[in-house]
Amino acid sequence: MKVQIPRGTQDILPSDVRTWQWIEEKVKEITKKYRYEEIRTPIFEHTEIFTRGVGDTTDIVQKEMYSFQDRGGRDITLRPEGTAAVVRSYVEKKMYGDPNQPMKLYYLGPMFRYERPQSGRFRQFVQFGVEALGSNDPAIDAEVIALALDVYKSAGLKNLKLVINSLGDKESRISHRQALIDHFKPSIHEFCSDCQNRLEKNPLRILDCKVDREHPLMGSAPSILEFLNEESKAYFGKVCSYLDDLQIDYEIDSTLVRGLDYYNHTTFEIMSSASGFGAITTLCGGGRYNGLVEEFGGPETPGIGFALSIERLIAALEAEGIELDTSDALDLYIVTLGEEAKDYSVKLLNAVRQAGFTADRDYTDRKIKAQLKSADRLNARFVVILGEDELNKGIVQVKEMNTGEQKEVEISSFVQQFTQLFE
RNA sequence: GCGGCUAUGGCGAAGUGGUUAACGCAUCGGAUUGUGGCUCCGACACUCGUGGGUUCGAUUCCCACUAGUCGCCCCA
Repeated sequence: MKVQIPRGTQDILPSDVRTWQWIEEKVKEITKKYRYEEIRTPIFEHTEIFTRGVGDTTDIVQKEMYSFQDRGGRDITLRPEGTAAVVRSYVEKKMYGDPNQPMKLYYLGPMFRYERPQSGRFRQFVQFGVEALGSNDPAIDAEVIALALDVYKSAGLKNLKLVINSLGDKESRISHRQALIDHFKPSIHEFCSDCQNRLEKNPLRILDCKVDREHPLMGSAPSILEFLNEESKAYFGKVCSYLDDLQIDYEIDSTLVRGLDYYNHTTFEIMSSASGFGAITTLCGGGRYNGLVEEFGGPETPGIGFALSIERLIAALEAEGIELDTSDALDLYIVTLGEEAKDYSVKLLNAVRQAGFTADRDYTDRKIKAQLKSADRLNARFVVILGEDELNKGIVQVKEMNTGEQKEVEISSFVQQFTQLFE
């Protein structure tokens, strides 16, 4: 038997789980303020949801999906992202009929992509994402972006960069794409092999190429922003001015494309600019996907959302040297000497816990000295010492760890007196 | 999917083709018969990711595999 975790996955042990829980709590708080409600969809979907939703020319669909046939011969895929499933649910459960529009939803859960792992990239990773369906108001674009930034700011991150772009509507996007192909095609043999592949697949990516950065055609390439029609341009302008109103700094990058086919109009990424953060600097990505609901057979419904990875958020915290306050207080540690005291401690421990305190004791037969050491290590605020002498006298020694002060307390009224120590 | 680097106790980390694999932290025990944080002493790897090869002999050299990591691709 191979006792080894599958490639690209990780165990999150208790000491790390505290950080995760802290972030999960924050996410709940923030979504509550912005009035986004949680939706939980399955971990797997019919494969078609992703091939149709994400787009069957994307890398995610072409080479990164965990797909299999179930025993009934159905084609199933472990979800590689969250938006397609949320939209599927929106259509299937006819949420467009709900009077509360836009439907503001969030999710938090594992996603799966078969990729070669490296730092910040896993085969199973957790995404927090938000989707607002049913509004074409540029203010909701700004709201979604502000919400994402709030998550990072609440954790104390400083070195953030927001990059936005507009892909315009479908027509703008297609004509821009053609213009890029026309621009590069005559000289494409002068470009690297990656770019040659990109030409037909995703010509916008060529602009991002690190190898051919200096090629003269780069600077003169048509920008998507020149292809936006008046309406798209006005929409994007409005999004930007709302961001200005919110005093959110951003950078417009007309080469920002996202790897999922469903995007149009606003797209954005939040990146970490912390030094020491690796090659993968994208913390969060999102954008507008008007048309996706229709793709799934629903009524014409605009949508916008983002997804961010908790793993990368934590990596960014580490890069900035930020420690979250995840201290887990221990109110009382009971030190026992002798069998009788040990037996009695079971009741005492229970009474203290029932009164609402966190309390623990030793279960490995350690000596008093070692028990005190444990209490110290566990950061116990108080220690109760209970031995034969105390039992005979009907008392208990209560020691406050950071002062070292110790006093006797009647065992019969212990919980009551202990409670007073916290007032 | 492609290329580079790495893999030694719970953690960090030295080291060597040959009968004892440094050290630090942590842990446990003792100095201190029932009192933590400091100090001192002691204990703690039949074994150096897995499998194979070279060799009289491999943790050390070679190959494969597995995993991690960095870069590319792509993305969260």
